[in-house]
Amino acid sequence: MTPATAPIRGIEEEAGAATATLPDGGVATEVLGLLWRQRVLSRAEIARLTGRSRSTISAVVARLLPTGLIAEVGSGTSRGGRRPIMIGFQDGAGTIVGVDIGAVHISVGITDLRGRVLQWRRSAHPAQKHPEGAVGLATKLARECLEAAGDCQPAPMGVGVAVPSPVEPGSRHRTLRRILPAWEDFDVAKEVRSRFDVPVFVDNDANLGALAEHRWGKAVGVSDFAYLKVATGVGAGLILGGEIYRGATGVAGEIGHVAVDPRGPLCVCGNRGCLATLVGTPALVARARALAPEYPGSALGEGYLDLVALEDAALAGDALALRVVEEAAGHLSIVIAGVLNLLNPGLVILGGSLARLGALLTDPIARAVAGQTLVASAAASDILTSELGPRATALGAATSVLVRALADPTLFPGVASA
Amino acid sequence: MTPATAPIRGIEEEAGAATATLPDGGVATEVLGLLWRQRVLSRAEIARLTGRSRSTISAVVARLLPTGLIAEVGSGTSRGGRRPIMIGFQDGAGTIVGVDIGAVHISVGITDLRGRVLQWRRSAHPAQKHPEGAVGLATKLARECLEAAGDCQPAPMGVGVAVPSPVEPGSRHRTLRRILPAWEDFDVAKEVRSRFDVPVFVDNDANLGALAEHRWGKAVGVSDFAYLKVATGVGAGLILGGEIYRGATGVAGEIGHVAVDPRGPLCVCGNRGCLATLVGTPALVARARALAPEYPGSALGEGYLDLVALEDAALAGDALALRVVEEAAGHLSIVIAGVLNLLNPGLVILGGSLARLGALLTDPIARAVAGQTLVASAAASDILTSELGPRATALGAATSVLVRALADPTLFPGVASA
DNA sequence: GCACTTTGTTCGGTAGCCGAACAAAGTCAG
DNA sequence: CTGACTTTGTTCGGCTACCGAACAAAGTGC
Repeated sequence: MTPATAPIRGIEEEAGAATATLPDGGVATEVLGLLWRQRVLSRAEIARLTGRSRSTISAVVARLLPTGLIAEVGSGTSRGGRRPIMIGFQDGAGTIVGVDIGAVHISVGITDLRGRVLQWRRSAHPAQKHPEGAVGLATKLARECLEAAGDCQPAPMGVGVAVPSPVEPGSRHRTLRRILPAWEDFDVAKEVRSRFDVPVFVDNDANLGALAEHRWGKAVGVSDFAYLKVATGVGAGLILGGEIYRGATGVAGEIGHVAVDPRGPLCVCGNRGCLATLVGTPALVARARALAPEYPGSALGEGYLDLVALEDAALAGDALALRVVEEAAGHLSIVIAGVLNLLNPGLVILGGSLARLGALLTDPIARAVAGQTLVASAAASDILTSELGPRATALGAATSVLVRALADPTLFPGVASA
Repeated sequence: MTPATAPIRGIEEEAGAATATLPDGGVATEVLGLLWRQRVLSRAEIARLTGRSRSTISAVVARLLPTGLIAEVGSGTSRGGRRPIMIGFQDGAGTIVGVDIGAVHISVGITDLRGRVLQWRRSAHPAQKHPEGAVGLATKLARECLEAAGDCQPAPMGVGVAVPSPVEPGSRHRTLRRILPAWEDFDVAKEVRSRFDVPVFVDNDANLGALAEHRWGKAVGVSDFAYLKVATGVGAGLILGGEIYRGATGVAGEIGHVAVDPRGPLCVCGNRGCLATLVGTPALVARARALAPEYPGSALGEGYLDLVALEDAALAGDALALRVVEEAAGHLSIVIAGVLNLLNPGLVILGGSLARLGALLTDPIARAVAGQTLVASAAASDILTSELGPRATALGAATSVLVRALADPTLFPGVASA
């Protein structure tokens, strides 16, 4: 997203905590995941769906029940015999903190295990320059959220953090050069971990936006798709084969500096006509200002002009705003066409600010893309805008903790590690 | 590769054959894979490398020995105690047939389990128009190979087929529209299966070229890379996370119709300036012809001009040939820059005809790409030419069978399925 | 009211894997 | 050359996960 040139390293702060395995080999994880997806099932149904015997499932459920993650929730309807005892996943059995450290703001949310946002705080902050302050502010917002959520909620089981920069897997050192010098050698995960005594996971914001779409948005059930986030920077999160794809060094999806227009403006990265310099939020606002003289009738001509005003104007049919949006759609379509041709995703989702525009944005993109792609790859892909709104990234950060916890339930407090 | 608009479906012809599992759960597969990679190991070494106990490994090895895939091959050097009995993977325990159905030729090779090409036949054939003839010719060539290999070689355990078209996983129907109408509703896998009574796997040629590089070429040990094949068409094979990536509908990597030059020539796909129309073999030859008048001193001006002549001339320093190559490099660099920015692969390999040119091709590409990518993604990626030569695709086809057999050893004849 | 279903539990039995013990075969210091 | 120590490979008892059969509980439907 932000024009960093080297990835932050260290996706997961916590490793090797769970030496002992869960009660049952992988079956417990399988059952827990199945229950999470289906919400309520009887033991017999679980046995049928997993292909295991009822005796095995009974044993697994018996060992999972005391964790509080699942519970017996009454009896279901008979299928011609004894009524089943329904087992339900307990969405409220845990909470998660999701933090979104953006270029110009910080958002924090508390979610339950179903991705419901229980509390939410957002605050402006120039994170690019002040990393310590960013973590401090995030901590303050999180404490506010936790307090507001009250004692009826369980303590958070983990913290997910989204940062506007690549994150290199497998190492906890971070390196940011050139653009975000203040963040160099600043270990986000470690700092956050020192403030909350729970596992912390750090990842790129576009990756986490994609994850949020995958679990809660329009990409539910879609195992291969691309999420484009347009904000101060531009980045893509790729879900390939149901997993976040990071590339060889964690820089996959960093499309903000794809050269779209060789005669475009000079970018901080040194090249010309980068996507970020054409459709990033500052670029859109600047473009509207520059074109204003040509549109004397536009409401955007006078007064304070920011992205929200631009979006509002576009939605109201303002010609200047629509022109800016259409130009942006043209630039985006070049990159999206490349994504379709190369990756053949099942879906492309546009997130970030412009997502509010819906078809106003996607229609011109779809038209332009159709002329640049094979029928087969274009036909397989819808191009849609996100409906998760500004909370998408923080929600995705929380979701990254949930996903890991469901894959390794020993992360849950109360799940015996012996 | 070839300008198809819908994928062939049906990657694997054979499914569900092995209902019963191998002797030991997954350990046997793990041991077999490890032995294949390391070639020779003692039981104790296997135990250390897999983290299992020596007793378990002894049992697994005992059950694997009668298959002939592994054998005791003498004793190794002592590490201060009893000398270990070395177990070696038997490369000659099986053979595989690899078929490459190209747009203008058909190649067939027989390999052992180490990817050594034991026999090799190649024949010109306009496969685009005559699918039945193609399979018939491939069968004839394969029979020649098998006969030449002689009785000392075991019967083939499977056939891999490369086709110049997308292949859709999970379905055995195939659909090709517009460009290759003759291939529509022609089930390659079934046809081949009816001639050889062994499992048949069909896949896209670029995917299989990438697989060959991954196992035998410059991408050994690289889990994320892109392979670009330039031939009659242009296509990419992607290995992501160590696996062939096919996208949502099997069309991933079909970059032949990325619009590179909006003012370029009209393509059969309906768009302008597609990569295939600019750097495909026919395009290169045509471009050399068109430019010949500007280069009166060039040897390419007179006589028969084909790609081999063009390559030879470039290698000899001919100005016309170099001009054509540099133009092609420029076009390719646009697509490669996009791949680097989007996927952050650890490596990009150029295969197909132009690969012979080596640095003559990659140097200008690397220079052009450097100006279009983030430092971080470009720095992580080498751009190299393939050294596997014209046999790469057929070798990859055979390799696809090997990979599946190593993952599921019941595919090997002689491995008990009970 | 009775035959038949479905559910969930209990109870051997099996298979995979491990650790301990052991014999075989070696190294190395003196 | 000898004795102490290592390493290897096998054997054997035991643990754990899982399954299938049997069974009681709790239904449905004619």
